[in-house]
Amino acid sequence: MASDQRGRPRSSSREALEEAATELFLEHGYQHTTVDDIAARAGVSRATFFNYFPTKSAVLWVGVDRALEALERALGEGVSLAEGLGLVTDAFGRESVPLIASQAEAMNTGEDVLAEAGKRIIAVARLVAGSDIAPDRVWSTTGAIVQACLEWARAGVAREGLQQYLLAYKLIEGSRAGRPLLP
Amino acid sequence: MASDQRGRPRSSSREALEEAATELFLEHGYQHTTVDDIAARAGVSRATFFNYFPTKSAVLWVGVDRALEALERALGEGVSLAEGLGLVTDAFGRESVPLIASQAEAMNTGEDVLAEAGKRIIAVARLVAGSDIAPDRVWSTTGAIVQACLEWARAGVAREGLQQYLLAYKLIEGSRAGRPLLP
DNA sequence: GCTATTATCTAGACTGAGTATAAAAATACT
DNA sequence: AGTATTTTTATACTCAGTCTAGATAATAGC
Repeated sequence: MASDQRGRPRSSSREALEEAATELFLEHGYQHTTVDDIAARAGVSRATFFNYFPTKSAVLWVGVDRALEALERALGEGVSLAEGLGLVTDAFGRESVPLIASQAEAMNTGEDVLAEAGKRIIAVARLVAGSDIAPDRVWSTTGAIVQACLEWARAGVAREGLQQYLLAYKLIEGSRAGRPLLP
Repeated sequence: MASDQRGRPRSSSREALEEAATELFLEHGYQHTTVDDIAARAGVSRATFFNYFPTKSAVLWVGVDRALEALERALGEGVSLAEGLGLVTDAFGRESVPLIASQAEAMNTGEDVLAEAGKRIIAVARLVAGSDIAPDRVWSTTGAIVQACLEWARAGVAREGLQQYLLAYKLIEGSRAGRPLLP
């Protein structure tokens, strides 16, 4: 049962890079870690870093971005926002928490990371706008989602799932019926 | 009444830079305009650009950033958010409209500009958080503000003041009393 | 006029992120 | 062995933003 992959095999670079970046961010802060540093510690070349991550900051947001893509797919299949949020956030169990949500402060989060957060907020708003939410509620709904995620990140990451926080803002329903939000 | 300014006088660089940047953004798009291009057309050196604007994108957001600073000052003096918004948006008359609000699409707005928008949204959220708004309403209020501004930018810039749109979302009051929002 | 002071402008070098490309390296298939 | 395929790497490049030292233009005081 030899691998059916053609060409040169990947050399476990992704995990190595993720680990190296996390370590360095925690050691020296996000700002003072260069892509060169990360690649060097991971034992690969700088170019390889950009094979796996589009930007330096992407390492921090892998979990979030995956969730956003999953939500986009779900909404593309006609699922309601409430259902979509429920489905996607199931993936955030007690241990699989995005790096940015658990260790943001420990990494000397600066203005750059703030801008990245803003990008994701706008991405959420776009998804909400393409969902079953009424146009004039797009941004207040987006705001509610952000608020729930922030409260989860600040206090509940280790204690409760994201669902509890979404529920508190009526963004999902206990029984997962697909009705409009914030009634 | 000679000027009481010491040292070399500024040489009208700010307006020249703003004009040059606007022209170039409209001609070639934001992405394909470099700071060198802007400085060259304005007839000053690249270094001078950064004397007047902290970043390339700041030119697009001068109006918005000024408003945010004004709002921050107002809130710092204990004014309610509703009052603060009312005061600040008085400055946005029919003609003085931020560049970003009037000509964003014409400038081939890309991902970078999106990130800058996100920064401002977060800045708004911070101001809201420091105001008289209850903690659990910070982000839905922020969302409402963003929504109002977007609708204004999309449709109303030439027709009505921003106040009309803020009023529609109950973010300010017709009579400017300082009571909590979104009751 | 001459000098000192103050502030702006400029030249230039530098860091670091992100892009692009072509060559090297490692594997599978024939 | 040879070829196709894919990852990795070396390298050079663009551009934003920072920094520093020096040139330039005005005023104030003598």
